[in-house]
Amino acid sequence: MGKPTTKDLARVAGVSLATVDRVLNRRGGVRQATVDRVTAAIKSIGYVRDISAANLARSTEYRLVFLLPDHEDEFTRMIHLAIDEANVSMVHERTTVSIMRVPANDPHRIAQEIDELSTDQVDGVAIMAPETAQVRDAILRLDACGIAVVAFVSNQPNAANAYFVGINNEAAGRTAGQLLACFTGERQGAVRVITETMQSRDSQERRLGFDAIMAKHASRLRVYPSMETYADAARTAKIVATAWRNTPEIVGVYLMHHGISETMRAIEAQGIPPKCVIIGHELTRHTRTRLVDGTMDAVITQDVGHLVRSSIRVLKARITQIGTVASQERIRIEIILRENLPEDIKTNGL
Amino acid sequence: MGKPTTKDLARVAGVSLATVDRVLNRRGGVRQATVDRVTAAIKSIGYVRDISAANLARSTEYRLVFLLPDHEDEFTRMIHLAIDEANVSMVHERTTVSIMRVPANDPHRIAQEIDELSTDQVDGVAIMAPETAQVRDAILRLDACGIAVVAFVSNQPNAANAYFVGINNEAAGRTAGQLLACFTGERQGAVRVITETMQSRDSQERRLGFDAIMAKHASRLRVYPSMETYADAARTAKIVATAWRNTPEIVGVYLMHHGISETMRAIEAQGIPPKCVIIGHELTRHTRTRLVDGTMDAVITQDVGHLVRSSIRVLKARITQIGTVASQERIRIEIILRENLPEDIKTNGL
DNA sequence: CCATAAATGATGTACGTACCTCATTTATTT
DNA sequence: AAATAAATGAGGTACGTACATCATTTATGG
Repeated sequence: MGKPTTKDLARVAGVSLATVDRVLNRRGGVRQATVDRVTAAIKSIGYVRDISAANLARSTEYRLVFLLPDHEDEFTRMIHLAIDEANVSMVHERTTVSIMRVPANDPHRIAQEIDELSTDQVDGVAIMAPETAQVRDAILRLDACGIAVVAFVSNQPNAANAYFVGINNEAAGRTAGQLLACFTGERQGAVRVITETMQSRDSQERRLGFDAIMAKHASRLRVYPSMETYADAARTAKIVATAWRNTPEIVGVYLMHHGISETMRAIEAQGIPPKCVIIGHELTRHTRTRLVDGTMDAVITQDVGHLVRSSIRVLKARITQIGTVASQERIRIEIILRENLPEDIKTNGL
Repeated sequence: MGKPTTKDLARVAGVSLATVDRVLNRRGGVRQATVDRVTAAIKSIGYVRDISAANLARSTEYRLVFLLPDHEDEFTRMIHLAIDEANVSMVHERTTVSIMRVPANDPHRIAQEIDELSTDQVDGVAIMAPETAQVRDAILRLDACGIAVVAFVSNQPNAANAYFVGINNEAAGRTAGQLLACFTGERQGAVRVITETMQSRDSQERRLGFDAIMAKHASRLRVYPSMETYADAARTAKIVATAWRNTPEIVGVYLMHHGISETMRAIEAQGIPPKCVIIGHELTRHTRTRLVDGTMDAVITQDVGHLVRSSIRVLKARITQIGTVASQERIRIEIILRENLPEDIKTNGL
């Protein structure tokens, strides 16, 4: 015989189906003693609610929203694609995912958009935004509405209700450091670090990890402060030009931000120093090309599909108040070199 | 309104529910013209069968079996654990997974075990076994019984009915090569390659990829032929001792097999040459320890949980004759260095 | 055009759960 | 002990699909 059902539960607990239902769905109006008998029976026969059947009966709809920056870089585009793909494969699971784009560097607008989410439109939100006071407060407010939240890609450590789906960015920075230390061999010289903005949590954490390793394993290298592009092409060109002019013997470059094609163009315009090791983040068609042609030496990345699917699973789990498989939800830091580039190009839009 | 149901389908196609059912479940006795009308309607309204509801109605049980070698190494143990974990989280999905252990190096016994699987006990099998004629034929025979098969971890390229779940081992070998080439810097010397047996497909492929890269990027290194341990401690100690005695300046070691703790012990007994770079496969508690203490420099691994879950998804998809999300099923080659070691230890038994 | 076969419709039950209503039993208060 | 409140039971409908039975319509061959 198969898994125990509510019927078995009722029989074993010596109560009616109605009471089992009252207990299971916390409808109240049941004596504590009876509740205990039912919960005891649940344990004794190992009853687990059949979620598919429950969803069917309830005709539940999980309405999830991803809040993404309105950047047009490859990484964000890949996330967009991954969400669309997930949407297709989720048809069976009564889940619809929609996407909202918000100005990346306007915390006020982001907070405003978050505030407009209401329970009768949405059950869960994945938020990818820099950590600012306004955003944090808006996220905290969601808890009151009963809307589930995850912090997506970039952590929100001060919003306790937001589970973080993404890589450990400090470890990612350490990894970049270790690779740079190895790949530069015994050489001496300068290391340049570039990012979009140090406002964002991930850049801060990556820098932290990177510095720790450089100090420990590559004291022979002079590591410069972070340069910020503000995602502006003209500014990028200018700061790179200045830096390249004033820095003798650059042997390594660490690009901490995603959407690095503009930055790489600026660097290439200045000329890549011989034997200079370049390490960046996120496998996109740009970084892929540069790995293949040897311009870049390593890319540290996270699987976008995994990120999206994991966020969805976590959100649904929080909505139904059910546990998740921790090991399945851990996002791994992936190191991509020329030789382990995944072949499979089309399905994730690279 | 929600997703279209069979009722909508019947209405749009202008037939009864019974006929829709006949078409959907291929019960026959329906004119081609009618079938066409229904399939046209399916396309037009975008009908997709609600699998949960279908499973509920059918009270389907997916009975899956993993055929694992009876080795007692860490990697196999982790697979075992991952399967147990999957079993728990699959309760809701009418899936029971069981495990069969077979002598790793007895193709006859393996084939025999496969032959004894019959349709009324099992619906799908994941097979982790070296590729031999007997095993291949046994796998091909499963097709006749209508039992779904995936080749697990080690490919069975000549059994066309076995979908492969695992990493691209040639690429893994290339990755090992690239890492070894980088990590040894400009040094010259010997590279030793050790495995359990070159009979197994993964070892062959890894060696192929490794050699390609060594020839291309590290011609300064002398790469020796593969040594085989046959998973025998005494033999391992002997061949390592001989090799170490006769090989001057070992600067790199590539361990292609999993379950390397015995091999590492043998190497440590001989003494690890100074600055020798050691690269191996599969992140276990043994390789983890050696990454942390610096004995090993890199581990190339695959996520066991992902392997198991992917196999289960693929098997179920093949049983129900439904498609899979290709990008989700691709197993990535992961590079683990000291600095990107996943912290989360307990959940996967490391 | 009739007999027969083939195709289709109509209808009911089942799966495991949710949710509703109404009747009945049990406990608590006065 | 009666009046009231609280707890429980009994039973139905629904979700979307599978599967079975029997009645009815349509096509096919003689």
